[in-house]
Amino acid sequence: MPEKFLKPYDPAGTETRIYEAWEKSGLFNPDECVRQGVTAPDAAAYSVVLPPPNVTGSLHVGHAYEDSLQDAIVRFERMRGKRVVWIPGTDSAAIATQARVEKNIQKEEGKSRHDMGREELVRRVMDFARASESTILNQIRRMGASLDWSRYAFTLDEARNAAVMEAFKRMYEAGLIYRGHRIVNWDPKGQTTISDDEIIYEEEKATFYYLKYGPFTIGTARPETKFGDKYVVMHPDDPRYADWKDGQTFEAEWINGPITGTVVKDSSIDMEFGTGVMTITPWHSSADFDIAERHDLDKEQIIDEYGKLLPIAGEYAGMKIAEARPKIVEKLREKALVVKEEPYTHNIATAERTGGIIEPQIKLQWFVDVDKPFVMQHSEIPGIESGSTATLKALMRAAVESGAVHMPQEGFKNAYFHWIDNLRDWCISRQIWFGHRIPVWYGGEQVHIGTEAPSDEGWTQDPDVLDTWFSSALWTFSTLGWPEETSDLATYHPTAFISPGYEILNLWVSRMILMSGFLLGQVPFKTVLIHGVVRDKQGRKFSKSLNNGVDPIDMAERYGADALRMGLLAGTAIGGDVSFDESKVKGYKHFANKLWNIARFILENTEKVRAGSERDSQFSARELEHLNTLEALTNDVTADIEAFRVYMAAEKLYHYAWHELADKILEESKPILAGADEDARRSRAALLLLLLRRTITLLHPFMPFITEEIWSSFAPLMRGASRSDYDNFLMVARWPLLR
RNA sequence: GGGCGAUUAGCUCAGUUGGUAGAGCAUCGCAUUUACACUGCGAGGGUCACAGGUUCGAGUCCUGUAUCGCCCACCA
Repeated sequence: MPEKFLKPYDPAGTETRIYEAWEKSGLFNPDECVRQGVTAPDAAAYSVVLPPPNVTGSLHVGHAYEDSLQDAIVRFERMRGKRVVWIPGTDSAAIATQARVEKNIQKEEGKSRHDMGREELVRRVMDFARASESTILNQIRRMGASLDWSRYAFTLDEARNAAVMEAFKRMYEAGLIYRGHRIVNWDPKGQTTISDDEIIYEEEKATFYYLKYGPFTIGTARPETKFGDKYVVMHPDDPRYADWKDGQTFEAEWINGPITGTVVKDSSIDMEFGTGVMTITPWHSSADFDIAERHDLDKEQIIDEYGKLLPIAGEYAGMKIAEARPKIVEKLREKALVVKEEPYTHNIATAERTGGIIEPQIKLQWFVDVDKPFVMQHSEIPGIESGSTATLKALMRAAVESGAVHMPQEGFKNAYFHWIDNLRDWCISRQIWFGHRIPVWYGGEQVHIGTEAPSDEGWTQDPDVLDTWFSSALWTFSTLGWPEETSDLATYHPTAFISPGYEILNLWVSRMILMSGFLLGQVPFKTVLIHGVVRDKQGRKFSKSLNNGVDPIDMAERYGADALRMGLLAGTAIGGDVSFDESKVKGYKHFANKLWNIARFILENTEKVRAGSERDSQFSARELEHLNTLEALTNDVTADIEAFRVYMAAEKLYHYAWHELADKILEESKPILAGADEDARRSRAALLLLLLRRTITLLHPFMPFITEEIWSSFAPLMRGASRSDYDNFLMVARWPLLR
């Protein structure tokens, strides 16, 4: 009996030691598994990529949950003899990371990015990213994640950059990437464009003004944008304005003097809202922009990139919006142009990363065209033939509709289709400095695509970088060596499943399907297993501002990573939100200790009694019953994990180990083991060794550390009871085959 | 405005195809010097949000209502 078994189980000390041993063995790497004869050379491949966490600090228990879930499935498949690779990585998260560092620098040194310059800022952001990366990787290791570190990738490393450049080039050459003037979400605070998905709407109480505009009364919440308004729009079917014809002009006294207005009839106008008439500001509103495009109207900029009014505002030029608005309203009142004012609550768009209030602007940006037809050279996606014409939207739809990408959760599937149906062109340029620089060079009127400038003089590179999701979208294959035709790519793509939170279904999952479909003609993964958000006991998200964060390392140190994993996984249906409950983790710490003592009891008693071998033991009827129960459990647990019901498998195992094996079988065994009947003693000892071995084998995907520790401590005894593979880690032992 | 999900024990949550309600923590009682007090045995506690319907039988399926949450769109 090893001496450590005489004391309670010590998770903190055990876990780090075991992880080091695993890592040193090289067995997280499937190539090494084959080389060491652990995995058959022709075993089926099973690959998973870790959703790369942002290098913006450290991980929280939400990541711990995601990692535990994937690790349980990955370990299960590895034990089933598959050639398993789980690829780790981190995401540069362009805007998020740069914003974080800029904020720190501003606070500590009082400098802006412009004081510092591009090169210096990028260096500082990269330093921060490297520090975060190191913290994060330690956290992931501490959770026991069996990732193949030899394949580690960072979205901004050399190989991934090569993949991004190649992807950009191929899409550009297919005509799917274009540069154009479009209305974009401009963040005056971050001085960059952001995508629709990076906007957060916040409720604002404002005033809604009814203004006299020539013969009409218009409604607006933003009088400060109205200087250039010379079009008045109404619904073509609105009887109140039936006398007015499209294109008809009229004179009106306006903020800074008389102007000529033009009537525009457009059916996008809501007759019920306000007076049913509005003026439009195409430069600063996407809805207005669309109307202007439809009727080929003039567009004029009113507000600059810093949120200040331009000379068109006359006496208000140079003022910030907030400052100008009351003054303008005052003037309108003086000119008796304000008909009515009423309180009004609406949502204003703010930038997720910087909190800046979005001011739509027309800008020259790069876009991915999601509706343009192109020829699919090669396609393995059902519903899209090789050589046929498709669009990116059609590709995204077909991948899921055909079931090639399986989304078992119907609700998320509907959300995905809904998103595709409403999708507009994807703006991929960002006016920041940290990230993949757009590989486009301008020489006068000429454009060159490539990472290097052409050899002759006079070329300048586009200053923008790509949306961070552009590089993340390549993740399932950029990590496998694409665009090189590596054996990894041939062996491991498409991957088996992806496990993201639902908040990035659109941002990430759909764009992976887009990129993989276009560039490889494949789906990126066969199953999407969407999980919920981990919340605190009050149901709140974990956030820095609430200061309710829980550090997974802290939990692991206090209760053990095994306990934390079980606390997060067991009894938590996948897809729903997870409420983090520390007392649950504590409960599973007790369970770990229980397992420890089950092992101790069995080993202690089988040391004294020479156990019969499994083969020649004459098990009693009662013992055969126990074996059957265990067999049924094995079937159940296997089926559960195969169907991704990880939470159920975990609960069943917990219940079996504690309330069946310990409470019933061990108690029942005590008199037998102390009895006079030697045959009975021997067969019982053999039974208990078998039950213990099977139980810790089944539990290994969930509680890898303690099961490995029991396994290795008692390898000689275990081996005495049965055949084969105790020389190696439990991690690579065989999952019991079904009968 | 559109969509999705939730509502089960004091708290946090499970309950796979419809077959007499479960776990962790908390509460109460009893037991216990050797596997384990990070214990054992046992108890209390739920008209499964509400109202209808289908069925021999509904926490589970259908319809409606209420409350909460999330996602999408965004109306000047």
